[in-house]
Amino acid sequence: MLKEERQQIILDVLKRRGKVVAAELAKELDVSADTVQRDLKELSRSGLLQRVHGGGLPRSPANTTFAQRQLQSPEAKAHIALAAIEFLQEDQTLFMDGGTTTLQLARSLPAHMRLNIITNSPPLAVALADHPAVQIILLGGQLIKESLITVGAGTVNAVRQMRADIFFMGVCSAHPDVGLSTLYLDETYIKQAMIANANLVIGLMSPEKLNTASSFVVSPITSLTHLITEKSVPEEALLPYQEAGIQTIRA
Amino acid sequence: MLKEERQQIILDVLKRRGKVVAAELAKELDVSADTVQRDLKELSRSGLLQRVHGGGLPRSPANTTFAQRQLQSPEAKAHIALAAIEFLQEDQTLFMDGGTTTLQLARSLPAHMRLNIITNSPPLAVALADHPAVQIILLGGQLIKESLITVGAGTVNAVRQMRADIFFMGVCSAHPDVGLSTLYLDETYIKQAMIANANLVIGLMSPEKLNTASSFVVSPITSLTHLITEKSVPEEALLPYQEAGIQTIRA
DNA sequence: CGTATATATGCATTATATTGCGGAAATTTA
DNA sequence: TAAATTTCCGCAATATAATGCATATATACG
Repeated sequence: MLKEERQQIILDVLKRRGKVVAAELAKELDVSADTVQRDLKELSRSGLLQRVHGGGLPRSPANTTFAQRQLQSPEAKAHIALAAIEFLQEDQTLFMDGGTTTLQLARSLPAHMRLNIITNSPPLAVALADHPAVQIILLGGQLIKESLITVGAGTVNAVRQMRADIFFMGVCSAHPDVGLSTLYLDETYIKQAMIANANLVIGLMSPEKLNTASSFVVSPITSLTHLITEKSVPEEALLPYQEAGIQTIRA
Repeated sequence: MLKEERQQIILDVLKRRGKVVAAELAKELDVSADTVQRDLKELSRSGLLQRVHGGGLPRSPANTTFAQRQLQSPEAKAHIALAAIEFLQEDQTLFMDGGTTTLQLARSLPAHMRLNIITNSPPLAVALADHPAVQIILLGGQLIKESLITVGAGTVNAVRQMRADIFFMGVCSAHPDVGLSTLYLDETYIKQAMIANANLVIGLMSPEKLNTASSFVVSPITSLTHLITEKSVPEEALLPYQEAGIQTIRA
């Protein structure tokens, strides 16, 4: 049996049953468990399924909702959030853009700390509503339904009128050569404006985003002043970023 | 059963039943109580549910989405929302402000109907994010934490640049002599601007709001073109409104 | 045709993740 | 306050994943 043929079967089974279990596949396809593992790894790398312990799940647009993304490496995001908090000082003004990692940071903010938070993420704004001490500025604009952020010319103009001490950027994709990139063109304009008007630009990046690229480039990685990742990314993988003058933290 | 699959089931059950009980889940999913505990803990850490002793609850009303409400029987939907839908036509532009009644209306919108919706309510915007056909413009501004709406001079200016066919106003207080009034001064400016730039102004009012007054007056009741309440409001209580030229509907 | 190279597969080993269990601590309920 | 339930914690068993290496098969090339 050819590899591609087998992988196609795996995808078919996934579509039909809604999930695949590695051990079952090995038996049904009459190959070793290792081969199935490798197939799943490849399919996962090409984004055709979501690999999970013991098998795989579909990665259709329907399954990559905002809620789904919050389930992705939650403990890593928690670590990153805690490390990010170290940078905060009372009465600072922050830019925070959309994304599940920045949302986690918002939820982890110390309850007593007075902050001004400017964001284009409605879920983040709502999550901060029961924080007793922060003032929240929500940027308006057209809502991108998939990522739950607001974008548009008006949004960018609003950002240009504001300055922040820190911009906590949820990094969608980062690559030493390509730079920082995202899934939506309009989102890049917002990020660019926030980069331009913040003193520190701190990227929050969960491990799977490292050295990936998306469709729309925001800026070179040198726009970052700091990059917070998690323990699970090897030290040497961050070397290119350090050489670019970025302070890296493995939380 | 895959862990992620199981956690997804838990979230689905939570949406469907409004709560989950750890012991029940353990039995239904055929896993140990510990496993359910761990799942609940992870889901809670990811912010997808609120953990309570013995089970879990939805994290906040703000996160109940459009799609899950669509599953409910039409009977369960608020009568007011159903009456309001009668006014809608394809490709209209709507203003919708904050409040539970407008939120209910948003969740009840027909799934196929193309609409442009302009709102200053982040929860409403988020709830509509998985509606397949609406375009959502979220108005920016400072977030009032208690009522989860955005306000401010910029917000008002943004409204002044837009026109809508219908303004669905969540009525906080209405009184024939005092007029329409709300709890927050800044909110009155938004409502005034929306009133000025909409063809129809339809007030959505749950019964207990009738003939009450709050601190800040928005406008006389004659700003309304229509007023939708429930059957439980006696016909004669609406007489003063009818005499003011308002079409009243007891849904 | 024969050899070199690349690719695919399987196996053994080691690391990691998930799960269930028992007991201690905390919480709720009567 | 006592009883019942729920939650937390560490441990061990099992299942799954990653890694390095050997073998087989196919492909490329002189």
